[in-house]
Amino acid sequence: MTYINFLKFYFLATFTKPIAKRISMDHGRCENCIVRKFNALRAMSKEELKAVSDSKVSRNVKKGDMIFDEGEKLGGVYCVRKGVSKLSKLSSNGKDQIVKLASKGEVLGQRSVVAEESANLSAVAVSDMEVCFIPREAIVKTLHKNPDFTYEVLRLMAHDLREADDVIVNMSQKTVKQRIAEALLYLKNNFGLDEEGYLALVLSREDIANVVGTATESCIRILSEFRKKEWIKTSGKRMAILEERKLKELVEGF
Amino acid sequence: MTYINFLKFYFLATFTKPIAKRISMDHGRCENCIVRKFNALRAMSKEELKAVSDSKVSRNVKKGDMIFDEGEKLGGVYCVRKGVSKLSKLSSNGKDQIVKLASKGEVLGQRSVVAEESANLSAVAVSDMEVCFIPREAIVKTLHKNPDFTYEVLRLMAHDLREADDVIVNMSQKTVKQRIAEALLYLKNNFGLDEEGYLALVLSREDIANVVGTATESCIRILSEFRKKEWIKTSGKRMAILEERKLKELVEGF
DNA sequence: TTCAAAACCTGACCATTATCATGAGATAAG
DNA sequence: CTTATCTCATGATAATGGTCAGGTTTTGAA
Repeated sequence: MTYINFLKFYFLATFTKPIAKRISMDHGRCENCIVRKFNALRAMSKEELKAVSDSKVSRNVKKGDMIFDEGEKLGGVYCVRKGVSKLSKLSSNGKDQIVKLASKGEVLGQRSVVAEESANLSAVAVSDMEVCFIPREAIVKTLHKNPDFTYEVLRLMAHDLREADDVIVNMSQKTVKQRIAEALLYLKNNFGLDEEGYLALVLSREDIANVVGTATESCIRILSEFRKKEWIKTSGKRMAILEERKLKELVEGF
Repeated sequence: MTYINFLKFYFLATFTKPIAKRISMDHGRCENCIVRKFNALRAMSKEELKAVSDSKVSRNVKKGDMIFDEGEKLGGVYCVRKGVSKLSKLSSNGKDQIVKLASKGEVLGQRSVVAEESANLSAVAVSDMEVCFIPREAIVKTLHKNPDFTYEVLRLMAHDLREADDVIVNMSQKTVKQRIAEALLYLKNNFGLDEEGYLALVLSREDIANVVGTATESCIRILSEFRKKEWIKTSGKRMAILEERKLKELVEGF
């Protein structure tokens, strides 16, 4: 109980906005949380889950707010219940490279807690979010006691590593145009479409540029080109894919 | 014993060169192997290690030989005892991207075995190697029974993931010149120098180009430039760093 | 509602890098 | 020892993409 009070204090001291909006002690239990099915928490025992549930703190994060920063020592992990976060790293040239977009079910800060290192990436909400903060102790304890859980975390990290390898190859071998086309397809496949057929996840041009690792102007230029060719259409920031086949062909290299 | 015989047969059938050179049933025991100290095997119990030792097969790999190929289903992992391997992935444009260089103590194929997927990278020796093949059963069994081992594998994979994130940022935000300078420093720091002060790991210009993700010609041109500036010197394929400071400044962006 | 700031867009220009072509050394096989 | 095959090297050229400099539109806060 004192630990929870510490956390309350921590958040209160750290964030300036009214607490009511920042913290809502969640009376929902992890045991019943659907999101858990998508991550390693599904391998926890009833008792372990109970402990996690008792020590967790739910938090609402507004679009644009930072969840944690590069270099920060994380006191725990953040389980994403709603919304999407960008995980990015500042390069020495001053530009931000987005390494991953994390949504429902994913656990942020996992790598850092496991490796007992400070965060190598910063996490910022790209849409309004709802996350559960789980103190590291609950995680580390389970890692040492429950091999199923550890194995599950391991499998998910192996998956992340494969994806990272793929990103490396794309970054170094594909043109900016190909990478932007790929990013659009990725956004469709991973975050889906809204009722009108537009990409459900709306990113600024700058964010898209940071995903593919290019200048914002280049990104805008290429999206304009796609629009002129009628491969996509736009409505404000929203974008819809019209010619998925053409984009796929471009990615594969004609 | 039958399993070992199967493996002998497997290697015999797969590789054309004389068996004597290919397989040498290793009477050295994993328990006494120094290399183990550098990887997750250090967390295995005596009994587990004994089982691994009984089922492992030692193999010599000549420079240029492939250990496994992208897409292959791996029957186990390869523990590197001597030499260096490049882990690379073929891009759709036909170029090979080297994602990682693995040397003594590192375990190849770990990710694939853990995730129960086929290999996402191919492994080719860049120097003469000595590796121990450990059948997946021995690994998977231990993963399910020994949380310390699983945790250790997890920590190492978390480390790999961090490195992969860094590579993504470098690839997308640094110029080819900066990446080549960085590669030279990396080769020095990770593989050291020979008696004459040259980089101990000798890579072809093409391999270096594939590490930094550029065309071989561009790589050669930039190395020539470094040579003209007397930041490095060359002797055949061998290279030595003369002005480490200059290279570091270049990487950081002056 | 208004106004400033942010995001979006386009053009012009220049630096970087890929590609193609060619040749010289080195290396390995016969 | 000779010849074929790599690897290294360099030049010319073209494509790609970054930067700077100006616009317009959108957004959000007062």
